[in-house]
Amino acid sequence: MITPSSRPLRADARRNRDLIVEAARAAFASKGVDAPLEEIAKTVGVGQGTLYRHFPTREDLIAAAIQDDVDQLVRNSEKYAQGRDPFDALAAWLREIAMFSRTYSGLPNRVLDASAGKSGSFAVVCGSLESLTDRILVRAKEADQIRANVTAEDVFLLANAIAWSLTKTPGTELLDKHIDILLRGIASGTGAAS
Amino acid sequence: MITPSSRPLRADARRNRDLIVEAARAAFASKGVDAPLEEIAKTVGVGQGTLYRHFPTREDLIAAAIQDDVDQLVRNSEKYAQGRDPFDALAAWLREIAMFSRTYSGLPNRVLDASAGKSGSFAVVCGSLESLTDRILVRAKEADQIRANVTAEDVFLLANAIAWSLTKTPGTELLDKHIDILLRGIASGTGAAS
DNA sequence: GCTTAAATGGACATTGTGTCCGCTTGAGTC
DNA sequence: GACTCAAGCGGACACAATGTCCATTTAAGC
Repeated sequence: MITPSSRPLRADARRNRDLIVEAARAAFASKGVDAPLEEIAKTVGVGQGTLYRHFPTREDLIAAAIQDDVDQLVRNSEKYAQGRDPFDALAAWLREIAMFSRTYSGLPNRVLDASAGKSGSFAVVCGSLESLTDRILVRAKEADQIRANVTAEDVFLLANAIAWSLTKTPGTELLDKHIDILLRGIASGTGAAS
Repeated sequence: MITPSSRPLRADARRNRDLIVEAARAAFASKGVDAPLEEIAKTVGVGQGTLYRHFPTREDLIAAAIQDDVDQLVRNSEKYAQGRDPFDALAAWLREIAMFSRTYSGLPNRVLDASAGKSGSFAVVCGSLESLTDRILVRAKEADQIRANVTAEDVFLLANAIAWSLTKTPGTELLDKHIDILLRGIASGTGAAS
């Protein structure tokens, strides 16, 4: 949605759109991504029709609201995709996407849905995150630090699942612990697990 | 809810209650545990008031609907709590609760909520499952097969999280794979994971 | 200033939740 | 078998949220 394919928005429309995104981010942060859209529209002072015109589905709005966070994530991924120890890089990356997904209550659900049924602007975002995960994972696999049958889909799903189960758990202790369990689980090691 | 503390239900009430539970199980199985209650009432041919009288909250109804499954699970847990290799028993048990939680779409959510805010008939069920998990886990820990800092809460959360992320994924391949990753992750082994 | 397509906003139809209360009925009593 | 009355019933209702529709308003280009 950076450059809408057709004509540029009219000035008032542009302004309203930005206000809606800003209000949505605030609402999603405090009440989760299932916060009532009606309220967001009211906060901005526009009608529901306006909101729906700009964002036909809730996922479209979520995608717009988390844009900045995702951009930051993408930027950070660069440093994980090069230099450092590939395993450590993967560890840091998985922790980061889990932390991200846990930021907004209800977000892991959306990520899962988007990963499953690929379509819509939100699914695109998730797809790109999964691709980045693959890039980082592949390096660790090439260094024989990760078992061969582990895929990016696996680790992405699992990191997101961990984020989901800890959405309402404050602090990072449990999250770190569970990510650590995940990492041990995928690391190439001697022990067979059954 | 096996023996309601007060007076026994009147015959018609008893009948209606059973019909509601049966209809709920069917509805939950096909549409997930967030299926509209109104429809369930209609299916049975009772008013909504009747449904809400018997089951004040949705969780109460879910608890009643999955009763049989849980009983089966509890029965099975016996064989995991004795004999066999403790690690294998834990493996089988975790797989089983994950399979269970995945049975009804939306159930992992409820399990998580119940585990967090302990109260209500559904939370009791979840609490007992977590206790059983602890029993089985402890044996494996005593045999030094599981790392010391891993708790029943950890494995329960993680197994449920895995179930959640695969609710809409048919087949058992991925579930088995992810449970396997979990097991490797908690197994006492040589490698440090970061 | 005039025209017109773009944009607006809020009323509405729809779906689901949970409560309330006047009516009905099963079960114990004589 | 009729009588009583608390237990039980059901559906109307109040409320919350979603997403659509369209008569009205307004920015932008001529």
